[in-house]
Amino acid sequence: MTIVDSTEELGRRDRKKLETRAALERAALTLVAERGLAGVTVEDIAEAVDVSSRTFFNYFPSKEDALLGRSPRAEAELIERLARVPAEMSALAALRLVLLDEAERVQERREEWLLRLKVFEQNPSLLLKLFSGGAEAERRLVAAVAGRLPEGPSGTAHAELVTAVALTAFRVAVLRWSTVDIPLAGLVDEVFSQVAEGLPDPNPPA
Amino acid sequence: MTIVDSTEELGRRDRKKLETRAALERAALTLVAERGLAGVTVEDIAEAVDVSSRTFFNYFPSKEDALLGRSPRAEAELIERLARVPAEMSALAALRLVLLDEAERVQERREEWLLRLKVFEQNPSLLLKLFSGGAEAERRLVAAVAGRLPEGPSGTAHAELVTAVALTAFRVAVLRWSTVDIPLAGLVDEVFSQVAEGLPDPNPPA
DNA sequence: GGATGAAATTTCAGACTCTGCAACATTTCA
DNA sequence: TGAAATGTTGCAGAGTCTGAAATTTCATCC
Repeated sequence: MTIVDSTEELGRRDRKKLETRAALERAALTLVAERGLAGVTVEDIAEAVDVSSRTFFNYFPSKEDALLGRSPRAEAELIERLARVPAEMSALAALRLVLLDEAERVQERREEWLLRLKVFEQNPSLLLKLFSGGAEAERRLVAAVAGRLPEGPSGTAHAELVTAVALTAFRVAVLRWSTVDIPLAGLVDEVFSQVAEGLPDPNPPA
Repeated sequence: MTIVDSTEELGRRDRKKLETRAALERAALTLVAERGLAGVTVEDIAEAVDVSSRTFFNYFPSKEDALLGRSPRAEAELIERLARVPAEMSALAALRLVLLDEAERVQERREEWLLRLKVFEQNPSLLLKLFSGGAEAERRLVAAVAGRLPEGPSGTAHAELVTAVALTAFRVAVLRWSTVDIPLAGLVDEVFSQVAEGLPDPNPPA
């Protein structure tokens, strides 16, 4: 019906699963946007999709997780894309490219993401979970970045720092994007430029 | 009895409160270190301190919060210290100073923090909550940083980025510190140097 | 087409988290 | 010393999340 592109090879079974998952996410997001996090129970969400609340928990470990919009694949794809970046590039430059790419994907779902960010704004506890993407995901990304660097402890240490800073910069860009109608890619590019220059203070308009 | 220094002006009532709070934190930390987050109930923690579990919730909104080691004052102090940094310094340099200071405080409580970090390692969900310190705290810090910069949207934007990156760098340093026995201040200084230089890849040992 | 096995869903019971409220105990202070 | 504040407790109750068993749905092979 809509976007999805890799649905074709799946049987009815898996298609329904994806559909249910998506429906739960959508319901969770809209309901929470309307009534607030505390104003919506898992029961409500399940009800809206017409499944049992137990089923909800088969898809998401918690109410919050249904709101995060972190698909199981997203992370793996990020790492794949990183692997395709030429090895000559610095770690920071490589992450910049990959996250610019990511920015475009987010931009394509602008409405959905704005709704999500609005929900986050009202429930800051969620914000934390989102971008750090779970220590897990970040750790795997760090490993991938470390693979691009000379081996040894200093390489790992650098990978940890660069990755963490890059993700943070991305997060800052997304938050800014949610308040102004500028293409996300541009904002991401901008924050990365700042970081690459060592974050100097802006010059006072002379 | 122990450390605290500003306890003297308080009445018995408030002293007891602080004591209870500290005892709850201590109990939570040691119990969770022993049995894992899921293996400890609020009931257990309250029991260990000999108060009702209802009382536990009078002090902390959730089990997790008792583990974070974020005192109500810590944040305010951070901001105060920031205000005392000469205005000529760049935002990044100012944050560097303040966080170096913070590093020493953390170093003083090394044992406590190592225990805490061990708990975090085993329960990554906590990690997220900790350093970002809640969107709330970060927001206030951003405001304080913005106060150092020329007014206007670009100043705010810069403050958001610098603050987020600085906190992230600090976090990375703390995590590294938890795995090696090097003074935290040194590690913090190092990550800030990297950031100030734009995070270049380390040179391969020629 | 219908039987068979695998996987998803549901139902049910139960442990745990967290909140509001009213009674109770203690500290503070006039 | 007695009244006002403030902290603690027990209780009731809503909500989250998990495990296990029963049931339904789907893919497949004959």
